[in-house]
Amino acid sequence: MNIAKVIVDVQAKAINQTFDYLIPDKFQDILTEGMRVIVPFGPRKITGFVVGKKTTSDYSQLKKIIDVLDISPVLTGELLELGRWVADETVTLYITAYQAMLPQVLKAQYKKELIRNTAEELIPELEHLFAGRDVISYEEFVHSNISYAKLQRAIQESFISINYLVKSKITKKLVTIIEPSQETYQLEESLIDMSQNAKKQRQLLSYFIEKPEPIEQSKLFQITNTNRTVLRALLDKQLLKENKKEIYRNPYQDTNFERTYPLQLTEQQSIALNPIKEKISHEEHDVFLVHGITGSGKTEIYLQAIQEVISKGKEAIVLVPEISLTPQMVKRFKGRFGSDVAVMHSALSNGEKYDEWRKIQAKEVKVVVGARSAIFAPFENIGIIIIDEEHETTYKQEDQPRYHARDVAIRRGQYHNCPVILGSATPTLESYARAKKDVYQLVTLDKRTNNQEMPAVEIVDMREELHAGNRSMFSSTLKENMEATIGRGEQIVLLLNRRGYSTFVMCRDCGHVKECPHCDIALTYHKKSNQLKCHYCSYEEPMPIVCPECNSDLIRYFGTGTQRIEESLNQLMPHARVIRMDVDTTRRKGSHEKLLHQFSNKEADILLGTQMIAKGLDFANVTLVGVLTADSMLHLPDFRSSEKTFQLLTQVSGRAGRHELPGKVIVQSYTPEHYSIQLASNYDYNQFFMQEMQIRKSFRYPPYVYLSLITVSHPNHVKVVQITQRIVQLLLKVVQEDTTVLGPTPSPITRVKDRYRYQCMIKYKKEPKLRTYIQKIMDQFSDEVRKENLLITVDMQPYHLM
DNA sequence: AGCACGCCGACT
DNA sequence: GTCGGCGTGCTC
Repeated sequence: MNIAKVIVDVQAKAINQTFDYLIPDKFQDILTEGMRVIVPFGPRKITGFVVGKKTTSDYSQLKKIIDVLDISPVLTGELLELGRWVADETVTLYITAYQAMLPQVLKAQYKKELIRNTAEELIPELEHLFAGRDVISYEEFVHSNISYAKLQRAIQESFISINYLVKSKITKKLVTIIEPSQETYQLEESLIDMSQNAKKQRQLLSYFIEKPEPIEQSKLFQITNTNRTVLRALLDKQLLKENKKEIYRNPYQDTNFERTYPLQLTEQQSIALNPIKEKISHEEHDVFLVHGITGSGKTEIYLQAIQEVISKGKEAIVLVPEISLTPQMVKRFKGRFGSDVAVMHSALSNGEKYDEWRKIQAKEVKVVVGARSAIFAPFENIGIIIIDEEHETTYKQEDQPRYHARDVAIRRGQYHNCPVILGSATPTLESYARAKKDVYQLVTLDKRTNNQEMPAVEIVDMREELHAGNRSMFSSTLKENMEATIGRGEQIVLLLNRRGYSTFVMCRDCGHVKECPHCDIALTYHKKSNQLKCHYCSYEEPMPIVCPECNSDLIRYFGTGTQRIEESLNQLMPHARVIRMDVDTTRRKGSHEKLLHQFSNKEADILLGTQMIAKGLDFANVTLVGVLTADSMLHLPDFRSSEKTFQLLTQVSGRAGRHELPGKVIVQSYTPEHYSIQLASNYDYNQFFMQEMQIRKSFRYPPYVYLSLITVSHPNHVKVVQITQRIVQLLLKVVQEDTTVLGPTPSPITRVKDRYRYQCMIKYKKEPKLRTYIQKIMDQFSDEVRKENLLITVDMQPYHLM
């Protein structure tokens, strides 16, 4: 077994295969599958994953592995197989899938440097560039304006050579540890000899005479009230010594998690938990859909199921939509399982993510709570996988590999013979339909643990408000209720569903709307910088003073950003204290938690925000929830828009009256008769499910059919249409009779970054070989992809039809 | 993808 | 000659 099969770090179709390398004797014993290696590849050095070993190769001239990067494999056997499956399933390259499964910092960076090999005189330009040095970075050469031909000549004459480097992004956090380097009696002797003037030094030394143990430098300074200069002196005298010790970064350092204990379950909760426990004890795979209204105690079921798994010595993966959004969730898990929990979310720095991942790899934790990519946690003995808020779209990765965490979870569940739990108050139609067909086990929780009723929902018809002359964003009903709530000293959550809306700029005289010159989309106004920005290509220009079309000075910005709502709220209710939560105010690390903390401390009356406030928040004092524009995403070109509206309204309603105080929800809408708004206000999921399924059936949309989307993009409009047309034609030749192939259709945003985008949509019931067909078609266009900057992307299960 | 090599036309 | 600009083919 002295030959390794390696998947190499090159993102190209032609390289999407294993390459064989000789394993040098010195690595023979240590190199195992799943480790990263450095290998020569053409003239360069790159990294790769060892995916297998063998004794013979068809290839005659094998090169040797240069170096091994890991002490233990970063990918287990299961994960190697899983990555292959993900890549095949999503039509992506193997290397892309493997890299998506690991923390960012494990991806290498590549650099080049120029090495001078001779003392002989080089040509003057190069002599000047090296300026006496033997090694310079390649970058320096690029910036020097020296022609490549001159460098090439010097290389050919071997005066200069290029060194290809592989750089690791890994940084490990180190702390300095101080300890005595002599016996205590020797320290005492030194203390006697020490000058009486050296007060601080004596103090420091005395500390170690009393406590001759290693201590962190920062703590030492705190305790002894000394500093680095004082310490330096003792280090120089070799009385003390310092060491660097590697530690894990701890994102929750300042937080103390109060220990929590299992709660007494309600009857419904027990009925839900029992079959899950049974699967755990029999080590059987199954998928449970826990359909539980907000406040029905789903989390406690998760916690107790995990407890069961841990007591069997197994591990648990818990996925949550975006964990930084729910610090309360982290609190519950850390409170119950303490240091057995690793937390993985997007707000962590790359270094912090790496450290959490290493805790999992080293089996120092039993539970991982994290966002989508935590589904790839390198556990080897998984006992349960839980996906909370199963309906959330963040579980679908929107760049390659375009996988859905739910699919990966079920795959891993099958491998580990363990249950997978999908939990939601508003399951996706896909999951609920499967549960109804007994593919999943349906568990329903329709009572809240505190037996409180769900808050009453009142729908306000904004068209009538408009007729009555109220042109503001706040109906009179909402305003009255807000006044009353604040009067009672209770709090309000206001949701502005901004998607579909933004602050665009329009001329009131001629109706001209400022659009991005590179994309088919209106520019967005940013008040802070007084700039217009494109959200797709980050193009920017100053806000015009007059309309560029008609020179009118009546050019204004429109739309309803949270900033504008906040302003009008301040006018409308000057006494109310408002906290605004959106991308702008939560960009900084920790600001999210800070704002929520302020709100729960009752430092504000109103929490105003976008979607991000709809999830998981639990404030005892919130009794009123207002939805400013319930229908803003109802009219998007997306077959899931009704489902998303229903989900959002249900989620946000659950924020009110979670504790003793009764809650109320006011939903403002311009289309109040729409079934998703009506049924959400009655909390009637089943009726919504039936009605929406009818619509999906008649329009042939999921879950009645599967959907796949091929998007073609190129700077030339005609070419895009032509290529898409050809793809449609090629597909039609091979697919089943009851499969529909639609296109070429322009993408909802047809031009982005000066590229036109057209798509081909495939609707099918059964196409076992569809991935192969698509792969073959892509191969046919590979020449044009390479040479003409053509882009073809495939999404096997698209969520957004962009 | 990223690199080398080779051909070609343009320019001192 | 010398230089820079593509097109082509290869990577264990």
